[in-house]
Amino acid sequence: MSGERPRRSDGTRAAILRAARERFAADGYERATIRAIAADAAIDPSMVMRYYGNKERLFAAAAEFDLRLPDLSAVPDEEVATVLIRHFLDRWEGDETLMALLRAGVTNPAAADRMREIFATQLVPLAERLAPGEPLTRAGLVASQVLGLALSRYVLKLPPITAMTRAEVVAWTAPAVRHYLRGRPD
Amino acid sequence: MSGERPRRSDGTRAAILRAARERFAADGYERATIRAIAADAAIDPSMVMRYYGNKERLFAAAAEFDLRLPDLSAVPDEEVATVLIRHFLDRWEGDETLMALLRAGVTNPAAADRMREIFATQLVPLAERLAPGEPLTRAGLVASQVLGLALSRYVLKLPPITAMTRAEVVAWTAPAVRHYLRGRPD
DNA sequence: TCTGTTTGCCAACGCTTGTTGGCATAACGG
DNA sequence: CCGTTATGCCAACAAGCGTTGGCAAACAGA
Repeated sequence: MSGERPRRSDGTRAAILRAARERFAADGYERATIRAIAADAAIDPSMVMRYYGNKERLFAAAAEFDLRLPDLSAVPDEEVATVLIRHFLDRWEGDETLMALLRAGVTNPAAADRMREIFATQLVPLAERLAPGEPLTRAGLVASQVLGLALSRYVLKLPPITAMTRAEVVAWTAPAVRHYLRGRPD
Repeated sequence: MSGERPRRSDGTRAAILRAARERFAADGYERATIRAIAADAAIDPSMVMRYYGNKERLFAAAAEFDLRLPDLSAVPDEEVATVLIRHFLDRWEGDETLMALLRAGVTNPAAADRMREIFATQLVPLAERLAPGEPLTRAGLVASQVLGLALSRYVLKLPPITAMTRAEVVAWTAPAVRHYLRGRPD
C-alpha cells in the first residue's frame, strides 16, 4: 500500500531533485530556472514538468528537510549549547537544502511557510525538553541566532564572520544560545 | 561645484526612488519589476530608465543607507546593548531601505556588497570605541544577531518572534549582544 | 512477436521582463 | 516672440520565462 515499486525513471527524478536543490540554494527561487535545473540534470525541461507538475511543486519536493536534532538528554547542561551549534553548522554545511530554504524563503511565501513549519515542529519540541518554561520563545530566539549566523556566514559572507574558524564561531555563540535556552531576560 | 541646481523633474525622481524602495523591500530584487515601480510612482517605465539608467543603478540609488548609530560614549556599560538593539529596531521599522537590502542581498551580489560595506564602515567603528579588543569579530557577531532577529521577525515572521513585544525582544536579546560586545568566548 | 506504456526530446505557445527610440507637449532662455 | 531643452507617454524590441502537446524510441507484459 505504501510501497511504490521502482520505476525506470527514478534516476532521472533523483537527478532533477539534486540539481533543483543546488540551483535553489545558489540562486534563490526566482533566479533558479527550470531550464537551468534541467540542463544541470542533463535532461529536457519538459521532463521536470512531467515528473513534478510545476515549479512550485518541484520546490516543495526539493525542500523536504529534517534537522535531525540529536537527543540531548544525556548531554551536560553546560555543553548543550555547544553541541547544538555544532550540529547546526554540520547541517548547514552538509546539506544544501537549508540554504535553498533560506535563499528562497526571503522572497517566496511557500518557502517561508516551510521554514516556519520546520522550526515549529522540530526545534520547539527540543526546547520543551530542555528549557525551564517558555519553550516557544526560547526556540524562536535560538532560531533567530542560528539563522543570523547562517545568513552572515554563508549568504552575505560578512568578512568578520567568514574569517572565524568553526571552533571560534562555536565558542563565541555558545554563551548566547545558552542564555536563550536557560537564561532569563533582563 | 557640489550644488546641483534643482530640476523640474525632481519630484518624479523622488517618487521613483520611494516606490523602488517599497517594491525592493516587499518583493526582493528580481520580483520587483521596473514596470511595477513605475506604476506605483504613476509614471511611465521608460522614465525610470531615463533617470536611473538601468535596474541595477536604480537599486544602488534606492539602497543608499545610513545606520545613524548614536554616540554611545555617555551610555553606561550595562545599557549599551539595550540602547543599541532599540536603535536597530527603530531603523528597521522606520525605514524600508534595510528591508530592501536584506531581501535583495540574499540573491543579488551588489546588494550583498552594499550590506557588507554598511556593516564594515558603520558598525565596526562603533565596536572599536566600545569593545575591549577584537572589534571586527565583535561587530560581526552583533550584526549576525541583529540580522537574524530582523530575518525572523520581519521577513520569515516566525510566530514565536512576532508574538513578542518590542520590550520582550530587547530584554531577551540584550544579554546576548552584551556578551558579543564585552564578553569572552567559551 | 505483438501491444500498450513509459521515457525522452523537440518545437512552440503565451506571457513578462528590461530596455530603446521616437514623438508630442510643456517649460525655459534669449 | 521663437528656438531649445526638458519631461512624459507610446509602441515596440529581443530575450527569457514556465508550461504544453505531440512524436519517436525504448521498454514491458502477454
